Amino acid sequence: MRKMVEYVVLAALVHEPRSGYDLTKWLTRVASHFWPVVHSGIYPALAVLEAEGLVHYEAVASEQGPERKVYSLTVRGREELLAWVDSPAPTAQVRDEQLVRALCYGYLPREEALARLAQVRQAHTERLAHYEGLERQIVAADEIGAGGSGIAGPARVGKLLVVRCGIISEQGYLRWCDEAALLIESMRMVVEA
Amino acid sequence: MRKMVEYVVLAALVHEPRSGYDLTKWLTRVASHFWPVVHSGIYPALAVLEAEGLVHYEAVASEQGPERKVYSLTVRGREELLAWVDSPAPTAQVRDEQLVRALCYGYLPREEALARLAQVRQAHTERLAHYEGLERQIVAADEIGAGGSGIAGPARVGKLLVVRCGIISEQGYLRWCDEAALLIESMRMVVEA
DNA sequence: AGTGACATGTAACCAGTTACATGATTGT
DNA sequence: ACAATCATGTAACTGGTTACATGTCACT
Repeated sequence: MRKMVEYVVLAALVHEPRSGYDLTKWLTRVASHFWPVVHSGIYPALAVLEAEGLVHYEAVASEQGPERKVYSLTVRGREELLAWVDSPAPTAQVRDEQLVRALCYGYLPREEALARLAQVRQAHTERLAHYEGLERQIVAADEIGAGGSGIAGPARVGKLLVVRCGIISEQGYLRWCDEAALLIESMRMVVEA
Repeated sequence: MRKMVEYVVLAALVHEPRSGYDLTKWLTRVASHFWPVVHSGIYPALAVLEAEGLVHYEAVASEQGPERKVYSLTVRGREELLAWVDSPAPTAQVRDEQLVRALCYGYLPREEALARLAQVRQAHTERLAHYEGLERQIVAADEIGAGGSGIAGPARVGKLLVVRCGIISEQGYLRWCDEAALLIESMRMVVEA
């Protein structure tokens, strides 16, 4: 049974060939909101996939720093990836410490809860801006590459889908923050100092 | 450094005393969308918290099955929980295999991608219904307990906050599914059989 | 006698993270 | 000299999951 990080690597490589370093950076930028990766997980995954003939690499001299191993999918790699893509996915798993805390906001002094919420809102505003920036990049790249046809090419579809999901969920989180602030303001005080 | 599951248990117990069995069931119903738990993680957590004096239990005979250990927070447990609640939380982590797949939807035949998406949409519709059911329960409980004042008591605030977050995020996911279907329909065909 | 809900636990495993390790090149 | 970016890896850890383990009571 293949590890998820291996599929993530395959999914990144179907878009374009990349080195482990590039893969890490790209995935951190565009995929961290649905699958976090760190470089120390990427390199072993690439080694496994290479040993099994799903990817292969070309050593390319770097302008700066050590030699780069630029990986791309083999035919078998692409086949195995797409077979997996067209299979049912288990329910997404979320670990949101903030919501565990939110479960107890009723037991916190009102201003403390509101202050925490304001911080959370700020963080999500920044993340939303990040995804909106990515979206603009994708749209801009389309206008150059496809003459602004508006018709989606295979690589563009995937990138757009995940960035749109990021945007929608951040917008939702912001809506929640506003709603939560209203609810907390209406809260009976538990402790009056 | 305390494990997250321990805080989750404390957060559940601040609302009302429960046994490990009840804790597992309640957390599965109301918290699985932001922190998944299984019973085999709950019992060791309770043992640690009990050994450190943050919770204590009363053995209560069950109507059916073995004796129940009904846990509640100690004063120290409540203090430590609330101090943690009022501390900054790291960014939420999401692991959504579906979105890894979505990243490759452009490389799938159009109907396959649409069919997968329809399944995903169905699953999220069901989850939305689940949270809406929970929300109704909370509102109904309030009308009995607080005379429908609309003013939020401490226990109600937390429950409402997290259920609202679940509802908003499921609504967002549904919106994404619809948007994604439109995008895929506009997609250039990669493979024509 | 068998299934299913109630009820509590332990042990083995593993995927992903953190920390460690190395080294080139460019800019200050 | 020192910091930063580029670039690739290994080793240890660990939190959470899966599987194992046991036993009662009620219903069919």
